[in-house]
Amino acid sequence: MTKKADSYQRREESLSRDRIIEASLALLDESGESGLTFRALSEKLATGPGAIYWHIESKSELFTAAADAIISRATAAPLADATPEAAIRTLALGMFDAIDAHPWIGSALSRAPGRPPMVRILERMGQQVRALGVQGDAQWEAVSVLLNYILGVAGRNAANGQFGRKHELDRTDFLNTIAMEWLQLDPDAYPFTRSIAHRMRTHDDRVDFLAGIDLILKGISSTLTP
Amino acid sequence: MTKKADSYQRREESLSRDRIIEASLALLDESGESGLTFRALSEKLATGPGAIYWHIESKSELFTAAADAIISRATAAPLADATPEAAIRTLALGMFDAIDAHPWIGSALSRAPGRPPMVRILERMGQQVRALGVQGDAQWEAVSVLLNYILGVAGRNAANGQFGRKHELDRTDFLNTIAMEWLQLDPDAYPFTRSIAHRMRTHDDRVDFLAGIDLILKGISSTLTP
DNA sequence: CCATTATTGGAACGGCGTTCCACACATGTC
DNA sequence: GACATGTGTGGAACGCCGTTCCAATAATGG
Repeated sequence: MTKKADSYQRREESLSRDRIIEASLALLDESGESGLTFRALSEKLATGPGAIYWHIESKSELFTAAADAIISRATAAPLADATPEAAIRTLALGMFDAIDAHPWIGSALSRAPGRPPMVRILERMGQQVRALGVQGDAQWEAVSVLLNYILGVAGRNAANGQFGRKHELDRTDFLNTIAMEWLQLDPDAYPFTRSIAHRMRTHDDRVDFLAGIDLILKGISSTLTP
Repeated sequence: MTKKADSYQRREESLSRDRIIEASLALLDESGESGLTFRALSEKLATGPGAIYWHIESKSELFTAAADAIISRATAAPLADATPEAAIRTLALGMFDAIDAHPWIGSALSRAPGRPPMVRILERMGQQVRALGVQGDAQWEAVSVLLNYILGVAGRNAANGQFGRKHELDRTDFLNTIAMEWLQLDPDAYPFTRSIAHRMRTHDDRVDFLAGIDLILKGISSTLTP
């Protein structure tokens, strides 16, 4: 990687880490996780793979950096909500919307544990959990649950996005297909799954996500000794 | 795919879907997710890729089937626990242990939403949530939170496993590295992250996982109107 | 102006999932 | 027994991929 001199440009529109990340974001949003390849990137940037490797260590570093660019924007606004609970909900919803708009982020976050994109979320969530009055080791536990839950939703979203893209189904068709499969399961072995098949077809991801956050918040609150 | 005649064997030790899945499990456990390739599989089974494709539709189907084999074993034992809460904890711990023993399962589960391996878990979890006394739409919400949380942990485990394998770090070194990075963050911007860095180094995944399940269970219980 | 270093872009390597096809084998029919 | 039939097999080949290598070029410092 380069220790870039800070005063000059090789020429206008020269290659740079930022331009590469920007182009990667475009590719990822156009064609999903599998759309980010060094060949497509080379073409978009009108250069060769070798030039890209001068600025970027590996594909996984690039992928993580792209996710960090999105997360960093999504966590930029300060949380001025009245209560810590409200702030956590706002933060979580911000994550959900970012993940929903860029489904590939789910994979990126999962693969970069302890790295900048996840740490940004960890920090903001942790500050609010503290503000909530959670003490000591319970802080770690509360934040872990929240983050793991968000990661779970993120991963599922990423998978759904890829699956839908691959099979050229939109969300409705996708959900209908699954609900149909569920209804054909053995009634004796799968009573519960069958009973919620209709819910699967009609549910709203965002609403359910928030309901989950609230459920966890209730669990956290109930451990507080006021 | 074959509609296998049920009466004869082409010869002893002939290829079959089961033998392929068994060999895949061995590869996955030996070398992780990236260890499962059709070339390695061909070699292990002393055949060519074409023969495998006669029994298997694609790699992703094979990957899902391998995960289902594990999950199906892990969910085979009946849950005879005294209370639904205890049963949910047992079930969740069973999942954790399966995921811990086979970290690649995390990826597989994430990529197969609504498919057999996840449906098995969904069903068992749903039955216990019902037994808990949760009614109506709250059932869907409770199960969603639990599954998304489990998936989040699973995904993180899978990522940690891959990362560790790639960089040839064992768990301790891996955690130490992350804790070190966290401690070098800007104290003004990352106070919380720095404050839990030591906890990161010493935490027990299994204990924390169960603490998370309990937190969610508390949240679920608090919505029950007895 | 030259020597040196930073940067570029394209060729090439090994490996991947998948497809294709010529071939072997077990079977049903005479 | 001979033969047509359809089920399995295995290896070659295709078009991708991430990554490495390197000769050519552009900017800089002496």
